[in-house]
Amino acid sequence: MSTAPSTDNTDSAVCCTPLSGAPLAETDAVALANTYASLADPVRLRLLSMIAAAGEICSCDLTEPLAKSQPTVSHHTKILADAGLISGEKRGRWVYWHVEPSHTEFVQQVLTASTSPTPPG
Amino acid sequence: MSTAPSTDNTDSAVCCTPLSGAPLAETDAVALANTYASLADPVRLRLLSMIAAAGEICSCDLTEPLAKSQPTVSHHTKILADAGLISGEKRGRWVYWHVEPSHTEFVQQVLTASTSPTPPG
DNA sequence: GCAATACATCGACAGATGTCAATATGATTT
DNA sequence: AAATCATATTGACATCTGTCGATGTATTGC
Repeated sequence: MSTAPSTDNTDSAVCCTPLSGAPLAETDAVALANTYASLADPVRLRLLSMIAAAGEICSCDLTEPLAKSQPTVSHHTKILADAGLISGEKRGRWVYWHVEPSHTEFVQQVLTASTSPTPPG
Repeated sequence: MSTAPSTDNTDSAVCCTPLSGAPLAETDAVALANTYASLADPVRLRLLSMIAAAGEICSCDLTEPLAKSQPTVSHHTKILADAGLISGEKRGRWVYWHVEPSHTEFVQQVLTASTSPTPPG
């Protein structure tokens, strides 16, 4: 701890209840971090946006616009799928990807999030 | 490319305009990825939640609950600050952190995002 | 069955990342 | 000024991550 003058403590009346009560448990933090880690790569974000924009898209149509090798694209789709954000459906020899329905709203928020109006510095 | 049967193409009438029109430009993707990278660590998420919950908190009150060394905490606060999510105010020898006002809503969404209703598998 | 195609997995490698001990910087107190 | 304290920075280290070539696994078409 220290002798730092605490802004307030939990003894007297609570005037301003903080926006989020609990400080995020260890386990939840790990799970959340994993989700955000899946979004922490430019290629995956573009990949995700292409899937979201197309509604459904084949892996074979991803490699060229992303300018990445087939194994690399496969690697990224797997990470997004493991995070539960997308899902792949195999038809014939092709795999078609779509945004996981339960996460469409989340994905939209992710892709449309404005990038830092307060630039570092 | 390939001979994969395309779901649809951009020639005739567009029936279902995709939710997000453009497939995220390279530059934007890099910027966004950087933001999400700052959230891709359990320690930083817990740190951020503590700041959000307290409204304002001193670095000295972060090391113990996070069970990390002082340099490590400093490292993480810097990353969040560089991402524009938090801001530090130095008072005396202490630094007090708060969520950047322009990002409070974003941070709330980040911290309250439900972790994957569709588990990997 | 055999060749061709689409995707996944493996192995390897460079670069990024999280962590801490040691040290530097800056502010307060005596 | 000297000692003390809070924080930032540096250097080192192990681990994780993105990438691709090579190879494996299904599926289609001949």
